[in-house]
Amino acid sequence: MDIHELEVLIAVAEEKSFSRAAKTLHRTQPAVSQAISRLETEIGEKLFDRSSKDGTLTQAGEVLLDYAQQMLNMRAAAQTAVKDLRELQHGKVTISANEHTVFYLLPVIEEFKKRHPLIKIDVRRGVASRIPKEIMARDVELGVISFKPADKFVRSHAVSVDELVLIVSPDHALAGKESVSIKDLGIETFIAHNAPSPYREQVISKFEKHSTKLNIAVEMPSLEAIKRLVELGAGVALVPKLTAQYEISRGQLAGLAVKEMKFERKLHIVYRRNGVLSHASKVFLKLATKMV
Amino acid sequence: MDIHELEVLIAVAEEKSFSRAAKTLHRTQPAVSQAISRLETEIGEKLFDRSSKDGTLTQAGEVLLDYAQQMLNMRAAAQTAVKDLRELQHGKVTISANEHTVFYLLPVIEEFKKRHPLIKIDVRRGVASRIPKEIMARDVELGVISFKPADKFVRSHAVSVDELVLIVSPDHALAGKESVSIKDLGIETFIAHNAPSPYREQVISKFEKHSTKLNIAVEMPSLEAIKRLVELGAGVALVPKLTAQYEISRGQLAGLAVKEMKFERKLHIVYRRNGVLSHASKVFLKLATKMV
DNA sequence: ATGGAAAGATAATTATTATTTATAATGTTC
DNA sequence: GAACATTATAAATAATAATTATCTTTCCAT
Repeated sequence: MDIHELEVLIAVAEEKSFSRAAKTLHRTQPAVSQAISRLETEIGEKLFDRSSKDGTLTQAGEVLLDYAQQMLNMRAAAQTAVKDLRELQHGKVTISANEHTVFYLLPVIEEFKKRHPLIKIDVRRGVASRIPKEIMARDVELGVISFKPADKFVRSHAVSVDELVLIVSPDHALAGKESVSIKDLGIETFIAHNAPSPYREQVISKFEKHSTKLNIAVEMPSLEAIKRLVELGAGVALVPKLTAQYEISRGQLAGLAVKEMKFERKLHIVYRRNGVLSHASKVFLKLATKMV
Repeated sequence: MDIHELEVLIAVAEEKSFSRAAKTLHRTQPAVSQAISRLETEIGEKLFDRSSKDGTLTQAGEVLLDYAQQMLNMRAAAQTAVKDLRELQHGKVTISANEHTVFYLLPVIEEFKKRHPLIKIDVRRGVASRIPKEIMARDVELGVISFKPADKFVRSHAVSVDELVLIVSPDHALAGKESVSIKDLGIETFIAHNAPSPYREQVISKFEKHSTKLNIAVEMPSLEAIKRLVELGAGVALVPKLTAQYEISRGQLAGLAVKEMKFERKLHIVYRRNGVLSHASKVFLKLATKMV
């Protein structure tokens, strides 16, 4: 029971004639006869009552015709479903990012959602060091990390620059200043993130270099909690600028550059080198690299 | 998008491997590769992520797989539907009969329904003279008439014998008798059916032959109404025995043979000589001829 | 009835399509 | 990076469906 045979069945039933059906199908009449008789031998029933020339279906023919039409409809539906996928009428983007890098994604997601509201975006929290592995294991399609991945099977694009910013409470003495020197920070109490981060070592060595005491009063695993503590005046913190931009713009926190701490880290959006990205992800990736 | 290609898609998705799928399909691995790539070029999307060996579907692959499974299910459903037809799990018998002959059908239908409760029986009222035409026009598959059809394309089987019976009210003087002579009927008032019937002429000529007055007081088009009038004592009537059997057996009417009126008419069940009878109708026909 | 036209069936041939065999390329794993 | 496994590709073969040609049947008209 081939789809094409079912098409012939439908054509004959519609045209009520083998030869007319042949014309509409751009086949010859024997081709139609043979297709029908193939169907008939397969299901073991006559489909048309040959005693009449008006293409009358048998009961079996009626039953099969019904299914044939449904199957053809389904095939058409399958084709439009795939087309919809291509045209981003549905689909999914899966991204892994960590607590820092996820902030970079926010404006990209916002813009993408505006353009393709029907695409689902699934951001999951990943540990930076493991994100390339997640990519390779196809757990996610895209990842955002703050280092260029070593894995040669992972391709990456630099998409944004991440720099450290000192955040202080708006009531703090430093609030309102543009920048500050490391030496001025000896008197401050710091709230630090205790996750393994490439920044951490660099910050510590910078303070040592400037013979300034780095007084870490609190260590926390949550960036969100750190920001709240700083807001309350419990201390100051050095955080990736992207993660505090929102609060700084709203005046909930004050942000200052630390003069001697100009190291920047590029954010990379990563994906499998040889993998097949979904249309949705491809478009997301393109948007991300364009929005740098 | 051929059904067989969709089967390959399903097999590969299930086995998560082209070569394993090839084994279960009893094909070689290149056959599977080619079938998939045929599908891919047709829909314009990759279906599997070849960068992995674990047969991961792309989003397009997932979407198409879903439809493929539905289509195969539908094909299986079509096959069982046709099988059901064959096994009388569903289907239809269409019969045309007139007011008289339909009574013959009752016990056949009763028995058929007992054996094949899922088959629909569609009895429609036809005018005897037109029933062969209905058969030829495929409006119905079977017909019951009280004459052998002239049309050589209509095949017929004698299935029952129809004889006239005189019905009288149970209170009537004749009630309780087995039979009566025509001469004794001159004093009776008759209620007659006014549809053109082969009996009518014969009855009239019989009465003439026996020099007995046939006093038709009422003519009606409804057998049912005639029976009710007779029941009420408004007169007597000559009706086909089959049509009054029920009332006679219940004692609502008394039935008598008229001695000189022994003409019988055979009932015939008819169908197209070269036509294709549905399974259901074939079985119905067989039962009808066996139950003679 | 009889002959002709039209529709469908059948047979043989041709064309198309799918499958196999053989081999190459690619990816995975240790 | 070598060995293994998996998939891709090419050419040949096999299988399948289409066409052409012909025949049979049915339907109409005379």
